[in-house]
Amino acid sequence: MSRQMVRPGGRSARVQASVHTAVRELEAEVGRDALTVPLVAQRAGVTPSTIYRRWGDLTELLSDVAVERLRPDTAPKDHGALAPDLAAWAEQFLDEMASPGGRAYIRDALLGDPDGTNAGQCSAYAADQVDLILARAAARGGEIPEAEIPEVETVIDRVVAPLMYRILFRPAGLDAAYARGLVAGLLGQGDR
Amino acid sequence: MSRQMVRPGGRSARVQASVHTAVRELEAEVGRDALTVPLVAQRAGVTPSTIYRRWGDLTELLSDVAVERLRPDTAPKDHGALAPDLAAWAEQFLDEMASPGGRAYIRDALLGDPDGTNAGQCSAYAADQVDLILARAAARGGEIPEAEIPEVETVIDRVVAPLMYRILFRPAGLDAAYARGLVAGLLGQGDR
DNA sequence: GCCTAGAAGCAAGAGATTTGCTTTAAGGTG
DNA sequence: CACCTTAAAGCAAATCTCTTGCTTCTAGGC
Repeated sequence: MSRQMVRPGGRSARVQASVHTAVRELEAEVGRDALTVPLVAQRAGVTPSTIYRRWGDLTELLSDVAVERLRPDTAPKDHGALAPDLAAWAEQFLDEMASPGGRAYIRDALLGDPDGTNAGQCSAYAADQVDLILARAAARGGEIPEAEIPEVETVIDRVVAPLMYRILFRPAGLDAAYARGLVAGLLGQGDR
Repeated sequence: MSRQMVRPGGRSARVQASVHTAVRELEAEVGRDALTVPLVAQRAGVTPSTIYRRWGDLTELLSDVAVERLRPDTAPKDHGALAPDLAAWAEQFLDEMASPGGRAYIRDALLGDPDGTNAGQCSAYAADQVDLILARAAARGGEIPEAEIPEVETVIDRVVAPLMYRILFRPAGLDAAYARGLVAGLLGQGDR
């Protein structure tokens, strides 16, 4: 989210909203690399010093905006069982994150983030989605022995982390089959 | 390594070396945040435009230097068996990478790296170290059924990726026990 | 309806970045 | 070995970004 609590509805909130909007519009229009603080300020109808004072610099502003864009906007689809739920979610996660745009957002989020707040937020989004899927599986009852539903942390280690690691460090050769394989590996062997 | 092939021994090579050295010295002396291109240039005895032309901007230069610092300087220690070898390596990896300095280098490496070359290099370093450990295990022969020695890719997914993911996205609560647990989870269950 | 404090605006100064042109030197050629 | 070619470095001017002190505005509290 944004770096500071803002009185909602006040002038601060309006400025923040218009700056975020300006970033998104300009990102689309002139490309990420051409963004500068003065440019964003002009589009947002704000003086540059306002941005510098509130966000510090461009990378922190981008980090802020990136985290917003990485927030999932829908609950994971329900396929009626744990395995397909997880597999589908993993595939979609990979799809969104591994695109050039997705990678750029992840990097932005990580970058302008000295204290790790924004990165933590991204991770929390994923964890929430996974948690929802697992809770659904548990709620179905009969589906699976309760003991075989993995922990959230385990899903993060076995599915989310490998996906993210490869997206960031080795973008080559990532595909849906790999994502499905991770899920299969996790569910296929009675590991927790 | 560095962004372009340089005729070794030529003037380019000298400039590159002195710039890299200047970055490392100044990082230690004035702190990472106080680094600027002109400052580095002055220390390196070079004009700023040289740096701008060769590296583009400060983040790309830092990325370059960071990758060099992330290169392991020693082979993993030999403890006589696969499990302790991997566990010790994972612990050391975590130690180095999770330190404030280590995290900063990882982030620098990821940041100024539009095409992923530098990030790929980091990943390759880790893969090489793991590969060495696995090759050693295979060479020992009797130790373990050949079939139970995991693939490099599997070790990356199960050990390296979770460590890196948590270092980047959730630095809290990381410790040697967690690293050991990852290795134990991998080796403990006949997964590949 | 006034006060206060936290933000935003403004503008000047300092510093970073870009760029066209010149100079240097590494490596190849006759 | 002297000469040529070419990639890279130096230089300097112009531009743009960023910082900062001060002023002005406005939301929310009294």
